[in-house]
Amino acid sequence: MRILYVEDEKFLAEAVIHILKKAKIDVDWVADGEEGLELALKPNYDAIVLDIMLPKMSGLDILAAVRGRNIKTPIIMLSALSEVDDKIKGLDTGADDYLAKPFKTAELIARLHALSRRPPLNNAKILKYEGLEYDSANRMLNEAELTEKEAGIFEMLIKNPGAVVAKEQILARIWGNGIEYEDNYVEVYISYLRKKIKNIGSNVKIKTVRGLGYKLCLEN
Amino acid sequence: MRILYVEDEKFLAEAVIHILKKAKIDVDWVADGEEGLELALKPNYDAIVLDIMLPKMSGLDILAAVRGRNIKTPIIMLSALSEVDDKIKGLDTGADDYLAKPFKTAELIARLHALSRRPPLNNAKILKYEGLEYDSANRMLNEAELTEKEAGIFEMLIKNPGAVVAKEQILARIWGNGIEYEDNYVEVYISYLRKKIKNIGSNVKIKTVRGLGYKLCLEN
DNA sequence: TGTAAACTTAAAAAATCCTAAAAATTTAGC
DNA sequence: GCTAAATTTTTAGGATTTTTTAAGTTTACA
Repeated sequence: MRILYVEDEKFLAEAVIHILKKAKIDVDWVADGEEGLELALKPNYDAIVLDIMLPKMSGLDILAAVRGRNIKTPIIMLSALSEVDDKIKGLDTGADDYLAKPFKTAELIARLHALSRRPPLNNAKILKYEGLEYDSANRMLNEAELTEKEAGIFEMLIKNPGAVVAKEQILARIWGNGIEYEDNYVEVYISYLRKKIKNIGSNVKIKTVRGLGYKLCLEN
Repeated sequence: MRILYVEDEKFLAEAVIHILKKAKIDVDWVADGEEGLELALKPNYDAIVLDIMLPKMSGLDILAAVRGRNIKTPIIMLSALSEVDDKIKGLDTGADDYLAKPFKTAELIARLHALSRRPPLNNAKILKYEGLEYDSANRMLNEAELTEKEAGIFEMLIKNPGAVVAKEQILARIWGNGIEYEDNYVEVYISYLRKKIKNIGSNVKIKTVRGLGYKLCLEN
């Protein structure tokens, strides 16, 4: 699970991130509202945690902007205990949950898990495309086992069958924002995936769209 | 036996937990409804004891949510003597038993035992998988005797034959929430189980899915 | 045809897992 | 209660798998 965390209190943020990491939750952290909005608009996260008081742009504004664009990523709002009105405002504007500061990290983790489990409720779903069957719970693609990274990338592809998934998006989603990453990471894993798909004997191909990304399609 | 106890009266909760512990019943205690629901949805308990009056979310709501998801863990409702209507509502919604406050802890223990002996959780059942026969009542796997921890883990595996059981789930279920535990506990016991399965001469294997967990499958 | 982008691969590094064995704790029998 | 046995927890080093790095090769397209 990967989340975006917009929080300007550095000390708090670092502590929270440390604990979330232990709970196997990857966190991209930014400290101001504008940057937060920019990242929030990308479809790279399983959930977004927004502090309300932020420099440049408030958490409520981000929330409104995100929901305004019809993006449905689950959002949890954070705010100081007293800001009760904000809570109501936030839930009105489409926040999925609300946590008063100071909060227990365990509670945040619990709610993140709750949110991420909500829509599918069971990740035992099997995604299919032209004879390929991907079981995400077992990370099995037909008879082939996928590693964590392979699985993450393949899931992005098969969830948008036939559509191009941008290389940038894969990088952001699987490796996260902020640090310096190489396009080559993705290329390496696409190469691994192609090998495995070939071994299965499928006639599905991962097609490269130069300068953009990749998509699943049939051989021809 | 491990139960979940959702109760907001701290003093009462501590007293009850103390006595249940003596009766060899492990208790995970949470004080509010939302957290209670979160834990109740996990398949980690032999029974759930729900107070009705709770912060954030009532015991009845939890009950409804749990039953709504077709989870059949036995549930005992607790409530003040006067709330007779609640009793009816609770049993309607699928509670297995009802206890009026104040109750005698001995009575709670008796009812927990009664519930845990019931057909659905009747542990006289023998679970089978590809030549392996696991008798949970006697903790016997074919001719091998399993220790308590070994048995707990093996039961999780054989109840989901062929599907991955997350290491985290195993930790939560066998070692409980909250306490500090190590991934290595699970690894050690998986190692013990593998040895015993091998000694039986079975062709069943415990396969590890790196970064996720373990599953039963056939050798190949 | 020249060049940038993409591909492939090997091997180094890191993460994860396994196992034996010692230490601590619990249980059972006397 | 005391001792012995069984079980669980710790520890630690080694094995395996996955990820990252890096470099040489191929491909697509102006």
